[in-house]
Amino acid sequence: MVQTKFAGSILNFKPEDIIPAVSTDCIIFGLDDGKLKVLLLKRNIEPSLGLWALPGGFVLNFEELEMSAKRTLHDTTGMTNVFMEQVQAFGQVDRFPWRRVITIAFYALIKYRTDDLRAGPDASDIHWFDISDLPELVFDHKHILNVTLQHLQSKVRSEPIGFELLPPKFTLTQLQELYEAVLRTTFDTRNFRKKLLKMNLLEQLNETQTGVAHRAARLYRFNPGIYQKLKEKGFTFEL
Amino acid sequence: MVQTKFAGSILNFKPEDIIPAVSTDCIIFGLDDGKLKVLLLKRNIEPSLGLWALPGGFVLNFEELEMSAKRTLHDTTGMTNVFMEQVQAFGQVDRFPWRRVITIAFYALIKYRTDDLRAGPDASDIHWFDISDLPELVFDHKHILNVTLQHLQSKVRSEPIGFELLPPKFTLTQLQELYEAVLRTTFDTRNFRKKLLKMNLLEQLNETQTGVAHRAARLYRFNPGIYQKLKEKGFTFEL
DNA sequence: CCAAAAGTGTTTTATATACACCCATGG
DNA sequence: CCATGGGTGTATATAAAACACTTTTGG
Repeated sequence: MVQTKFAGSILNFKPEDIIPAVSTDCIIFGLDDGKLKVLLLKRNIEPSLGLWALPGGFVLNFEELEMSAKRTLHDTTGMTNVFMEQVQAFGQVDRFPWRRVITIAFYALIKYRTDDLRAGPDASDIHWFDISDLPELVFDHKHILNVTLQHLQSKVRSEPIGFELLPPKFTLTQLQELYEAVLRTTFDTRNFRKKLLKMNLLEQLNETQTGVAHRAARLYRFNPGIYQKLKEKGFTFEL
Repeated sequence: MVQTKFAGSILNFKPEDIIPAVSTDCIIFGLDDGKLKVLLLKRNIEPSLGLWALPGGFVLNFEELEMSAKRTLHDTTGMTNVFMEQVQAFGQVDRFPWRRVITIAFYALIKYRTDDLRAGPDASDIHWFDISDLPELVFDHKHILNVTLQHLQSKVRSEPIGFELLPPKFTLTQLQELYEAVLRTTFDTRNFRKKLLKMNLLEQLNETQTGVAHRAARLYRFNPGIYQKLKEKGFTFEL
């Protein structure tokens, strides 16, 4: 694979660099105050200038798909070090107005943050939207988001990926709020804690929360190594 | 959408008809004698002439992705009326030797049959292979097959799609064998029957098997309408 | 009458659910 | 000392697992 540089606006690419008709789009989920959010850009380019859209862009020749998603995310939002997973391709003939473009959706669960966000040259604004209070989206991006949300919900129940949304050290309440936000439900606190602790995936730390005006909660850490070992022995995460 | 005619060999398409670099591949699963099989073609064209491959071909302009999968399946195998679902895209830069080709995998579960199979002009042979006894496959098709198999296994546990593999009227033993083959496990007969019947998805018919040299089994039918209704009420199929 | 698969219930064990109060801390 | 969220256990209900024999049919 040829290393792709982060190149900014799509206007900087020569036509021969771009695989015609194939793009990647990024669905970036974050959790803020118990609410599931998704990162959107206000388009600064035609078509549909001024409307909100998922971050994304064309795939370059010699660029792996996942790398393309990472690069376009960086080019449009400034975000780095986001590990994304493919959802599926979306290829409706008329999904893009000017010509046929097949897009491949990638999603990520990340810690909610606004500090390293800066809209790239193709966007005039960038914003985390509550998943249940979305603006109008361009093209088929609403559809892509819905499919991805379902994908996320099914994934989050069968694999311990939810931890990606939390800081390395987190409280059980944070964890519960995460699952409640993503799955749009509520859990009984005692039962939730029992279930998760019985899995033995969480390391209890000798540390507690600081800076809270009430009893400080104990911190836990997710241990991917333990998960790997358990998985090899036939364990499956199920929420 | 423009209706696409079934056109046979890819050599019949003009270059401007074909979306460069995007293809669909079909993973067709069938069940024969309690064994999960997959349909493969022996390539009659370069590259990799003579090797086994998944049915597939290039996506045409103005052709929906799913339609492309259906059409290429028909062109290469003669099969019609196969409903396929997307797995994901595969786009490794070097997956295809001559140029970059991104492929989108679709899979189907169908009744095992050999009668309407006839290799198209791009294949010299067509064959159902046992999933645990596969030949060498071209390109990344082995990888695509593995990913799809996992996809199938996870899908089949959470949605009643397994019934696609059976004739409309089937016995509970056939159903159990199906799940055992797909999930590569065994179930206790009494528990399996109890579980499935309790879901109320199966209509018991007043008919039995014929032509067997032992007690004839009762026939059942899957009722998708009932499933829809139950699903709306919050029921989820879980095996 | 025999071979071959169909069909059937109960007990035990494990998991899921429901539910309410005291604890620790910072302000 | 009080407001705020942290943390805990038990009883009940439901679901999963284990297990073996009788029935029906065609040949």
